[in-house]
Amino acid sequence: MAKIKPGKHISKKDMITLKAAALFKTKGYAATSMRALAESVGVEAPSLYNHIGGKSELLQAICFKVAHIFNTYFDTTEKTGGNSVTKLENIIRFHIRMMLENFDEVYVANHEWKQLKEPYLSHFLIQRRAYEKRFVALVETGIRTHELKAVNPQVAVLTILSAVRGLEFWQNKKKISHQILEDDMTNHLLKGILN
Amino acid sequence: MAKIKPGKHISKKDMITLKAAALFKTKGYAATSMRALAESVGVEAPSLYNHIGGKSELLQAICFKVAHIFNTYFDTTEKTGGNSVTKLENIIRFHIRMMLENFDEVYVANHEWKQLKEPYLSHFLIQRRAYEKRFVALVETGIRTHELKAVNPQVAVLTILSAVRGLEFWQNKKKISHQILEDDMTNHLLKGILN
DNA sequence: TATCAAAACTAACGATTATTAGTTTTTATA
DNA sequence: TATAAAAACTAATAATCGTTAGTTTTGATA
Repeated sequence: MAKIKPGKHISKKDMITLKAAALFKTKGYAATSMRALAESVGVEAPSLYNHIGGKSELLQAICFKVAHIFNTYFDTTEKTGGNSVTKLENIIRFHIRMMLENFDEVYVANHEWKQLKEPYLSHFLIQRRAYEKRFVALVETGIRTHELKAVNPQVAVLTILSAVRGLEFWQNKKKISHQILEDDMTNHLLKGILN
Repeated sequence: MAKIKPGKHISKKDMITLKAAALFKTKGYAATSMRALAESVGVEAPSLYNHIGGKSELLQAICFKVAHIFNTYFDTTEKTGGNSVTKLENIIRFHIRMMLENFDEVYVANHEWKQLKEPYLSHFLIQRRAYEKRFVALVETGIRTHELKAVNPQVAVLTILSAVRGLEFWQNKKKISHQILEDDMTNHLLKGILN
């Protein structure tokens, strides 16, 4: 049987991880067997172990990669000048685009993190709580400067994060463009708390 | 070992189903073993089969029970008089309360339905799509009567349903009351599309 | 107390799981 | 073309899975 063919700028390990993300999304982590993953890669199951450490390592790689991407974007946004609402809008739009463009991995990070083993599970939860805290702080600043209504900032952040996460259910039957989707949802979520 | 003790108004089957919902929520359906479920019930695994048909039957019961509850509430709301915004608000509030008060079962229905076997998987998806259509129709009516902005109704419904679904991530560290949570989120989601 | 069904138990089934060991094939380099 | 490493393979491991069979215990009724 043929070897795994790495693409131009993607290692075999990364290719396996991408295939794993697609399967984890569709079937769930626990319900995805290494044999099924191997088949989707085009190889026998034991051959995977020439490239990866194990099943759980795949989930870890996916979850922490996604977490890192969101944290990095938040970093750069906070460094820019501009008011809170602009920053908030940028981050909301980034979340929406990530959901639309990196569906598999973001979905897995959002849904299958529970299957992480310790100590990775704890690390992941700490990272996520820290991210939400930054988000809440941004809303609190917006409220203090009277850009935003005096809502409960935690509820607002929960509403926003949940709404964008729900893009996993988007089925584009009516061929609505990504741009309209992004604009409409961003406006809905921002206008709901704008002063 | 002791028998399963049914409570006053709950059969053993229902008790097992409730315990299953709690485990499916925490561990996921595929990662929950019948032995683990049996332990949480206080019984050996084979004893469960005196009361239930099998593991998959438990998931089916949970998913379709939740679907039925939401459909029933939508029915009664539609029968009431009143404008679209009032109906919409009622349904949003009902979703929020269901998430807060029937967490386990609603969570499982939202997340583990993928593990349903055919033909139940298809039935569930048909039901869910039908529910979303009713929701979209309600928003469309609100737009036609100029109660709501001329947003894309599908995007608005996705935003609303996703936001309430995200209450699964709610951790009440700061002891915010359910009422404030319900009010704030409802206002956030309604004001964002109100005319 | 005797009876009988309900519901628990133990033991075991075949299937599937992730993973390891050991071997062969492929591929790149010299 | 010879060599060595990379990566595939086959075979098999122990563990765990949902579930069934057969038996014993429990609990209510007579």
